[in-house]
Amino acid sequence: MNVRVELIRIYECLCDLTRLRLLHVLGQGPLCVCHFQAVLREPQVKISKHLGYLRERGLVVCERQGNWMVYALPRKPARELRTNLACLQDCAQDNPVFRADLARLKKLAPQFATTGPCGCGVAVQ
Amino acid sequence: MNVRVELIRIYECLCDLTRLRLLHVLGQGPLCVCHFQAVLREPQVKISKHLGYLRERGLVVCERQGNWMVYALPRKPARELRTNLACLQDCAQDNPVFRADLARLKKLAPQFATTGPCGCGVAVQ
DNA sequence: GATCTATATTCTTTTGAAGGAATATGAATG
DNA sequence: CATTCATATTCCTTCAAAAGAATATAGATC
Repeated sequence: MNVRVELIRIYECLCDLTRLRLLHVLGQGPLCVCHFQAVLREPQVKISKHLGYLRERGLVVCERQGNWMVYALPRKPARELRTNLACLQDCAQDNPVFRADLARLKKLAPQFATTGPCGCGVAVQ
Repeated sequence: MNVRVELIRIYECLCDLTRLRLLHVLGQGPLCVCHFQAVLREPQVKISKHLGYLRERGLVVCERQGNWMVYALPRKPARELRTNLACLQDCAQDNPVFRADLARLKKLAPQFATTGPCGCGVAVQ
């Protein structure tokens, strides 16, 4: 039974709180690394490494925009991923950690419409 | 952000193939360890340890019946667990590994109605 | 009570992941 | 082209999980 089950890769990504928070916030729209730093209040290395981890495994995609790397959920995620992301959004609703992240994101949001705090100008939602 | 998020515990359980298979099979009904051995075709230690892991974290419950330990999903799982178990059942449908497990379970099933292959007499579904 | 059966636990080795400090890269700007 | 800004990578240490071999336990049976 050494078949590599695709699902496992997804769950491995989901079993770390930082990555869970990253994916949850990404449900609101694409974001660059410095925004993640502000929203999660975690050091740059940590954010960057976990985003790299998610990218290697296909849970997020990214695109360079000048100085900024903008991360997003895949446009057409496989069914397994889509289902689990929906499940995550559902489960995160009542949780204070995830709610706090969203609250900080919303605070940043007004500035996003024009130019983000780091200048990357990503329009959120 | 050192708050222990309950969700993480669930995902930690889900990120191992053996445990995923155990939980998936349990979706069909309670089962004892020797049945799991037959269905997953994995050694006793492995099965037993992973069931213990799941039990410690509340993803399964168990009850002794004579010589046999019968494992089951919790009667009233928390919403997060219920959602994720449903998600797992959904995702497992197309997967050959999970389907093979179910096939072996079905083969064993006729005998279950009376007395299981190990004699524990657990009625499956 | 010795034995058998089903299951759990201990011990050991190997592997991988997480975190932080420091450094590197790559694009933009003066 | 030197510098700055945003991000990535490397190096290191720590910790936990997985697997298997061997052994222990707990209930049933003779």
